[in-house]
Amino acid sequence: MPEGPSILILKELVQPFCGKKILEVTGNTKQSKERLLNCTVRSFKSWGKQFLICFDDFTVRIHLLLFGSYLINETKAAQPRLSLHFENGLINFYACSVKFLEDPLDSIYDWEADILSQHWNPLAAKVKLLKTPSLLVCDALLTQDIFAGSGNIIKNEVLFRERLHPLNKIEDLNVVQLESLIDATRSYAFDFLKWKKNFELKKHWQAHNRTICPRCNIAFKRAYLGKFKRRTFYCSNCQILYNEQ
DNA sequence: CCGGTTGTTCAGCG
DNA sequence: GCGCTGAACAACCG
Repeated sequence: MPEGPSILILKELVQPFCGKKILEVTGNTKQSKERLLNCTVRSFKSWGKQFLICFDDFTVRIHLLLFGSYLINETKAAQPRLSLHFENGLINFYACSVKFLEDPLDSIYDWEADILSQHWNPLAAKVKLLKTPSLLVCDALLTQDIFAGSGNIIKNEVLFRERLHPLNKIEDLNVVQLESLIDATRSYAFDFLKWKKNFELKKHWQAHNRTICPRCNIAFKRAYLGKFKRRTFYCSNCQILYNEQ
C-alpha cells in the first residue's frame, strides 16, 4: 500500500473531515486514544510515508508500514487500530503505527526532503548525497532523510529509468547523473500518484516485479541488495555500473 | 497452505 | 557510540 504518493491520496480523501470534531474514538491502539475525543482536526499533512492529523497542541502520526491500510466510511472484518468518527463519516486505520507528536512539526520534519512536497528542494538532496559518497544508489533511494516518501517500487523504477545499476556508489556518478537521479525520483513519484489514482500503477511498472527488460528483452536480475536488503530488479545490460573496482 | 512483501524500530552484540 | 543483524510487528495475495 504505502509509498509517499499513496499517502497523498489518503490526504485528499479525508479532506471532508478537516475542521470537524471527533465524536467517537475506537481501536486497538495502545496509545491513549481517548485524548482525541471532542478534538477538532485543524489540518491533515504528510511527510513522506507519514500521515499527520493535526490538532491545536499536538499531532497524531500514522505510519502504515508494510501492511497497513485504511477505509473511509467503510469497515471490514479486521479490528481497526484507530477509528475516528465525525458527524459526516469516519476513518478507519488498520495495522498501522500510531504515535502522538507533541513538538511543533517544523522542529521534527525537514519539509524540503519530501519528494512530493511543494517545498521539495533538489539542491538540498544533492548536498546530502555528496556528504555520503560511499552510499549505494539503491540505498540512497530508500533513505527517508534524503528522499522522504520514496520506497522500493520507486527505487526500482527510478534506477531503471536512469539506467543506473543499483550498486553504483554516489561518488561514482557525475554531477549531471546525480542531478538527473534527484529530478527523476520526484518525477516518477508524481507518475506513481497519477497512475495510482487511475488504478493502473502496476500496468506501468517497467522493472519492479518484471522478469524481462523492456529495452533489451533479456532477463532482469533479481537480488536483495544494499544495507536495506530490499528486493531489487535490474538489467545488467542497460543499467550501467560505472566503477567495478 | 505457504511464501512473500509498496516499512520501520529496537535489542543485542562486537 | 557506531554499524550490523535478526526479530518483531501484521494483513493480504497468489
